[in-house]
Amino acid sequence: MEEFLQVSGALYDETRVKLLKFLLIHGPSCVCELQDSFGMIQSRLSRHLKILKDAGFLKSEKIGRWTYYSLKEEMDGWHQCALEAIGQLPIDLPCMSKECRR
Amino acid sequence: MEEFLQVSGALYDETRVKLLKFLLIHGPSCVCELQDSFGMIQSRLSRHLKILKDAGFLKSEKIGRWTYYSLKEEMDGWHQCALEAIGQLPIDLPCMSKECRR
DNA sequence: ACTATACATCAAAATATCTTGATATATTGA
DNA sequence: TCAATATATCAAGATATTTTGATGTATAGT
Repeated sequence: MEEFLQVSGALYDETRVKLLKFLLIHGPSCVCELQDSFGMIQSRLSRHLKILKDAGFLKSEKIGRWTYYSLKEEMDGWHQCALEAIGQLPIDLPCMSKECRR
Repeated sequence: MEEFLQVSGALYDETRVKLLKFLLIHGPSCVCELQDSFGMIQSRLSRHLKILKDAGFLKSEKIGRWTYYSLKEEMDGWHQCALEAIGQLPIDLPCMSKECRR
């Protein structure tokens, strides 16, 4: 039950749904890319990414200074179903903003 | 998007998840049955049922003094998927409490 | 070693949601 | 018609969540 509620809670926020859709379309992205694309302050973004990760939707990989977030590849039916529903939502997403300079 | 969030929000509450599972198992029930079974005060229960109905999970039918709530029969994939996940949750439900006297 | 960048986390204020108790409406039976 | 039951809804207080700004840590380049 606890996990079910954690997943539902993660999905109950427009920002997080948009983040999932963005990652669904654009693939792995680092935090600063998302920050620029969504025009969101860093602490806010970081918090939402954590919630999505803790709920089992995302994984993260740290490469140098950057942390890349992406959709987990193995997910149970409930998670997959949610992503499918999100994939079909007609949302205006920000476009991918800039390359991370290195 | 708005509808997606409404559904997610409806699922983000332990009481409501339990109500859905109860109705999944026991079928149509009137508010006072649910009230007794869950030991919940009426206004609280009524509010949660409304949220589940507005989110597209339940329908209600008024028969005399009683209002019977039950799962809607036609639901889209996302709703169905949610119900399936809820069906598999290992929750302790209250048992059906009493017959409504008429 | 120093500075700038990328990111995480915390505390406080802003906002939303839930619970409770009170009140209102409709129906049924006396 | 009157009283009791079933249910809905509203307002206020109690809780939870989100946003923001500040601070901390790690990495990379100079």
